[in-house]
Amino acid sequence: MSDQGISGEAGKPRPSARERAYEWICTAILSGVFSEGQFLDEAALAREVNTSRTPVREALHRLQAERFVELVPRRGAQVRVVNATEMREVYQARFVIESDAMVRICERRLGSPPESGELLEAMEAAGRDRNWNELAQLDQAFHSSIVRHRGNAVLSEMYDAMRPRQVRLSVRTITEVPERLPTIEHEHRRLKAALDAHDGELSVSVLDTHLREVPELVRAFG
Amino acid sequence: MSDQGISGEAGKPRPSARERAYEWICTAILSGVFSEGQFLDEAALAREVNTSRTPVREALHRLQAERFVELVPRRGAQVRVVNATEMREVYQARFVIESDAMVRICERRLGSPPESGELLEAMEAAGRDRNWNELAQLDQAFHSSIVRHRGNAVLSEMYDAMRPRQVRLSVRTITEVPERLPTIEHEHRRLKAALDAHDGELSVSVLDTHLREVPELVRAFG
DNA sequence: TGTCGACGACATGTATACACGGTGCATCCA
DNA sequence: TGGATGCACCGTGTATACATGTCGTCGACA
Repeated sequence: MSDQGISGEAGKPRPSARERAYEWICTAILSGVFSEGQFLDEAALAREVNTSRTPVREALHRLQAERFVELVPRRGAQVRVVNATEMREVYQARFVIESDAMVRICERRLGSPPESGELLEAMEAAGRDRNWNELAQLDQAFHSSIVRHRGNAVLSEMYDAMRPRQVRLSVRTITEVPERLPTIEHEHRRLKAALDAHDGELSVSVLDTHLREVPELVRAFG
Repeated sequence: MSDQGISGEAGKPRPSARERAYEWICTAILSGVFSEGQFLDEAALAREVNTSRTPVREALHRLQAERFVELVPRRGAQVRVVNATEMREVYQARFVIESDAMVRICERRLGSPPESGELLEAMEAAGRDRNWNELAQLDQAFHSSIVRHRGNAVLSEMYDAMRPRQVRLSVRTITEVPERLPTIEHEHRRLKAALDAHDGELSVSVLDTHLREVPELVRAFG
């Protein structure tokens, strides 16, 4: 998840214990193994990943930075509960960053990101298979690719930092309201088309519609 | 720095070792005790803060999340070098978030943040005392208060995450070009005035001027 | 004289032991 | 019977020992 932060790519000689712990916990939270608000037991996690508490603790700190968990002093790591207010704020923040990206992309006539086409196809495939988890990840990847296409690493990083919160909600939303899927796919195609047409205003207005829906659903379902 | 992340306020029973380590390293980096690119010795830091390596390591991980340092595998924590490209990106990102905040504030006719007045006064005092470090912190606090006034915690958090990078550059800039100080103060007052006048367009245009200067200086001084 | 390779010092990554504080339950008192 | 209090268990916070990989140095060889 994210890009491990630093050390770039290069051949991965061997995943460190910390890395394994991070991946394991990350996946577990996203796939709902732990319920929201639950406290995680460091020792139990260490056994699960087959390592000691130290790497687990370090992984938990990283997960805190990415807002997966909350570290309560003397109590431990609590799976973060994302309430409706925060989700609205996340969607506002997404709109701020993503609309700016689209405007700049259109100003510079860059067109849609090169990978956007295959991402859309992959999403449609995932939708047909009703693989909601995969779908949510791809949705995030699609939007993230747009922000990255703008060419500002700082903004991209910020945008991607919201990923955990978004993916968790996306899965819930699409699971509860799968009939919205065609609409979502249509909007994605419109977004891509607007970028290819270098039409900043249009793309922002489509994005506005697109991002407005989810918070409304959140409100509807609590 | 930042807000310790989680546990909110409440009486602080005693700063943990990790917290002390974090504060110490943070201050050291901002005040230039360590040079950019330098590797930090965990054991030495532990001796300095009078604790063991474990809390120091955890502090370093947090500092990595906040982009103070870069954790190179098997090499340790390296004080991050912020290059010109990244600084330009930071200022673009600031503009994106801060201009949105100003527009929303004006739309809702909220006026300038209540604390902005005294922050400006404090900045002028710090400027008279030629206390550049303090000045840079206050400058950051002023802009941060505007973003916070918009009322979106996610955006505020993102904005504040850029703090280390900004403060380091601000100190350098104002130290090298102190004659720009009156201009900066004047622009701050204009920003506050524009917000109080609920004039979104004006505030954004002033902000644009204000944020455009620093990257130019960066380019000039390398 | 320059380059390659082995060795040693040292710093990080990991494991584990101990200290401290919190939580929950049982017990006691009103 | 309800609530306060003390104690025991348990989990995190910290310290420290050990394992492992990296860098620099020194010497041998071409």
